[in-house]
Amino acid sequence: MPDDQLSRVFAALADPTRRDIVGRLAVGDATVGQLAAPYDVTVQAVSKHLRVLEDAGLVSRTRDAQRRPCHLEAEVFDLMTKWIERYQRQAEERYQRLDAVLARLQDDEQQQTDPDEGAAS
Amino acid sequence: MPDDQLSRVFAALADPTRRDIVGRLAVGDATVGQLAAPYDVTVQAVSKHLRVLEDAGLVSRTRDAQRRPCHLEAEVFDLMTKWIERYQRQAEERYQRLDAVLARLQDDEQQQTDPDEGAAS
DNA sequence: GGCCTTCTCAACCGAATGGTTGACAAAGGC
DNA sequence: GCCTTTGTCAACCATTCGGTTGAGAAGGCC
Repeated sequence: MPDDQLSRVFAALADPTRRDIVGRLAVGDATVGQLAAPYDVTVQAVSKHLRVLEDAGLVSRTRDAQRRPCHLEAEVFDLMTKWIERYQRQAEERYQRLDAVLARLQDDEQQQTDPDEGAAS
Repeated sequence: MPDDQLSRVFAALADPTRRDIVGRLAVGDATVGQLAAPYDVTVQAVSKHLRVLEDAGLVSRTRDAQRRPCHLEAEVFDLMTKWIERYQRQAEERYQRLDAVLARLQDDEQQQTDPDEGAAS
């Protein structure tokens, strides 16, 4: 629903049928009819799915007489992978920082408790 | 809407607010109130967003008195990247095959047209 | 025990989604 | 010039989604 491309790409791929279509288009271009054949839905429904994929920039449709061959535009994937990688990396770094902090806390604890414990008991 | 995890993850990230929340959680854990503060929506709305992220496996919520700290589960990203990479790779390979076919066609054409063209004109 | 904070649950609302059917445009095949 | 194929457009329908308000559970604080 939101109109930025990243949202549209994610939303487009949130549907199993559309992901399947993308999978088949990765193998090779295909017409709407060819793409619709395997599914138990009308051609119109598939046409709608293709429109969603097109709006997301994942698919382009050319023209061949009555037919409309669909082509996968794989570059848009980069948009997603970049977004994902950013937070994957951040989360990883954060994990390492956390480990470092925990390690330091443990050191401090030892410095504090070791003498105290020995003196108190 | 579909109940497989991949769909849920993609759908969860199709919303800018939720992507933003993920971005903030990558920096560090946060409570619902803290996460809600920057947005012009009610805490309930953010709570709903967090539920969506949780159902997708992207976020886990623990308990600290009344507060419910949220934690980013970065591993789920792998699910997406794996799916994406698969078709990125396939599309690339297909491109290379296409190039090869085109190159071969050009060779065949030359073998056919070169002698004919010389004889016809 | 009362109060305040934090958060979730439930009901509701308007808009978008995924599907259908029906009509029709566009382009070959006969 | 018709008829069939291929696909889109338009209207409709049920469901989901992102948001709201209102109520209430859970757990400190005084």
